[in-house]
Formats: sequence, C-alpha cells, structure tokens
Amino acid sequence: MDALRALIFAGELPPGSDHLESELAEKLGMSRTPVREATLVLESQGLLEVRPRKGVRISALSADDMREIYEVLTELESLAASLAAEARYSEQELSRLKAATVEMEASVEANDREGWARADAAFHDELVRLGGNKRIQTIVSNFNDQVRRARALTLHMRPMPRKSNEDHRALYEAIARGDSTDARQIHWRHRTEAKDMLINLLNQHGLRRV
Amino acid sequence: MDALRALIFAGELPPGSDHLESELAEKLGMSRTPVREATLVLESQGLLEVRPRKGVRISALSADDMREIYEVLTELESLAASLAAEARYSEQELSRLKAATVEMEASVEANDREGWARADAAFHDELVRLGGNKRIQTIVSNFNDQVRRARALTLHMRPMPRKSNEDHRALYEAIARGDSTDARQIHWRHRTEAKDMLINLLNQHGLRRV
DNA sequence: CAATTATTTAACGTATACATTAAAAAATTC
DNA sequence: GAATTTTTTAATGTATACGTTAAATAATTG
Repeated sequence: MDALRALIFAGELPPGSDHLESELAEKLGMSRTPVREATLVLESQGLLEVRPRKGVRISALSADDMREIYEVLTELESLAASLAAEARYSEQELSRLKAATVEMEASVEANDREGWARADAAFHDELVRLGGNKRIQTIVSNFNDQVRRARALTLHMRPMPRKSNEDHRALYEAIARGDSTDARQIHWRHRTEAKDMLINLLNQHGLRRV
Repeated sequence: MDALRALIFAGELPPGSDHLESELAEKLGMSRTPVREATLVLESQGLLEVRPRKGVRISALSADDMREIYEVLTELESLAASLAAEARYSEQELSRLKAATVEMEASVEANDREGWARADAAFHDELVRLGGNKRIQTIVSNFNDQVRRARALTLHMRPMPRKSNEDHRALYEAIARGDSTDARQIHWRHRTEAKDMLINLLNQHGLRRV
C-alpha cells in the first residue's frame, strides 16, 4: 500500500496515466495480490481509479475537482477551528500552533518557500488536531494527499504569502481567546482565498489537470 | 464487497463482533481473496477494523463517535444546502425535493415511521445531490452507512417528527428562493437538533455502542 | 512453582495457478 | 468491401498454496 502511494507521490506515476496491475507489480517487485489490495484502497481514497481491463488510472484533478475539494477542506477546517476555540486550550497546549506561525513568518522573511510550505502544513495539521474530531482529521488528510501535487506546482508561482501569515496569526489569537465564531470566519475566508488563488494559478498557467 | 456490506447492514455481523477472514469466506461462499479485498476497502470506509490475527471487528459507534460523525454531516450537508440555493434551481428541478417533503408529511399523518424515514433519507440524498459537489456526496453517503444502524434503532423511540417536517419545508423554500445563507442556517440547526436527539436517545436507552 | 525459553499452532500476507470475460483480431457472410 | 460472427488474446477476478509471524502452549530451568 505505502509502496504504491510512494510511487504516486514521487511522481513516478503521472496524473492521468494508466497502469496494468502486472506492470505495477513488476515495478514494485511484488506479486499482483498486494498491488490489487493497494489499488482498491487507494481508489476509495480518491488517489486513483480502477478501470477493469484498462489499468488503474492515476487521478488527475481539474480546476473543478480542485474547487470541490477546497470547498470541503474549507468547511471542515473551519469547523475544526471553531471547535478548537471552544475547547479553551491553554497557551501551553497551543504552543505548536504558535510555533508554526513563527516559523511561517521567519520563512517569508528568508524568502524560503519550501520552509513556509512545511510550516503552513504543520499549522493546518495542528489546527485540525486541536479540533479533536477524528473524522475531520481523516478526511482532511485524504484531501491534502489529493491536492499535494497542485500545491507543489503552484508554490513557486504565487506571491510570497504575507497576507496568509496575518490570517494565521489572527486565527491563533481567536482560538487562544476562545472566540469560535471569529475563528471559524477567519479560517473560512483564509481558505476561500487560498482556493481562489490556487484555481487562478492553475488556469493562468494552463494546467488543465494535475 | 457488496456481499460483505450486505451482511453487515443485515445485522448478521453485530457491531463489535470479531470475524476471521476464513469464517467470512465460508459464510459468503467464496475464498479469502475477495473477502480480504472487501475488508480493506470497508475498513477505509469506517465500517470495520482489520486487526491482524484477531479478526476483523465490525465497527461499534459510541455516542462520541456519533457526535463526530454528525458534526461532519451537519457541516457538509449545510454547505450542500447553501450551494443548492446558490444554483437557482427551477421548481421543476426541485420537484423531487418537494415530493420528499410531501411524502414525509403524509407519512407523519399516517403514523408511518418507516415511510417517513425513507422519505427523509430521499430528501437528504436529493439535497446533497443538488449541492453538486461529488466529494460531499461520497462522504455523506459513507457516514450515512455508518449511522444507519443507530437511526434504525432510534426510529421508534423518538417523537413523531413534526418539527422536522417544518424544517424541511422551510429549507425547501429557502433553496427555491435562492437564499443560501438562510438555507445553510436552517439546515445547520435542523441537523444539530437531530444530532442532539439521537445522542440523547442512545444514552437514555443505555445503548453504549451501536 | 514461577519465570523463562522453546515449540507448536493458526491466522495472515503474498505468490502462483486458474477461470472468467471484455476487448481485439480473424474469419465469414452477404 | 462492409458488416457480422467467430476465434483468440490478455487482463482481471478468484481460488489455492505456501511462507511468515504473532499468539498460544508446552517444556525447561532456577
């Protein structure tokens, strides 16, 4: 399972490409049985599509797919933000969230996009974790896997995320003071703007499917 | 896959029970291979848990699990309601939604709880379909599978759903007039109340895990 | 006898063999 | 020669065989 996932994330199997079970088995140095099991699970997670006798097709997302996914991510992360605020965490418990904002700011100063992206991911992961709803964590994690490639592609096309950092800081403050309404709203707007930017970037650069 | 699902939904494999792959294979009249494939997929959909050498355990949900699932259902269905309102559907296009409200009202009049439950399910399905987001449809469908048993158990414990019918009608109106804010809010409250009632019923009747 | 180690067992994970079937290719018919 | 039917091919879906390993049991040791 993880071996096939790794192949996909490494870009060895490009979006939209087709692969027979036997090819994948050979490439991975195993028999068809574990390959089949992996493809079925990854299909139910949206990373590929099993098309009997035509091979498995690695998912390629259109701008519209991206919009759908971001709609869900926006909604569920915003709920997580609101739940995190309601939980009245101590500063201690929010330290990782805080640390991520600090790191994002430092990365922007240093013009380090990869560093910023890592810190941004850490912030969102921690936010969802603080929300405390395991189902949200699972879904968000799946969708993050699906849009991973698109984010990587656009990381160097976008402007340096200064506004984004302000949003993160404001969200941190809202959660720290237990303002769930504000937390939800801040994050909702933040994610909606991120969605619009991503889709625009993909369109502008003619990336029809990624 | 469907054979195993059917066993679970039929209650042949009660929540919390453990089953070896070989037992399931025999019960289903097939070999271990398709059983394994099914268990892996159903695990990723939350219907069971694969515990090597201890058998697969059919998921049993606590009140807290139920809260988590309903939080997500509430959020995503509310988003779907808002999207449906934004889409400015014609009365024609909303006819199935309308029909479901009519059927729910007739069922309540006739004291027909099963009929009401079917119409209620049809209403929610159609609502999500009208939202137009395929990802929401998939997630909501999965979660509905997971809470199916709990709903069936509580159907005859709850009061006749008169208030619920009013909500549905109000939601229909909001969608018909394109009021996305109102649609979202009506449905959000509706689902939140449904969640609270379900959890209370389970607790009152001492159903710790279903 | 309690604790530890060795042995056995059985369930799983993977490989292989085979049956099924959709698609492709070849043969036939009009 | 185009259309239809038949045959062949190959990829999948399923069954079976086998190796691996975690758990259970038995044996050993102090």
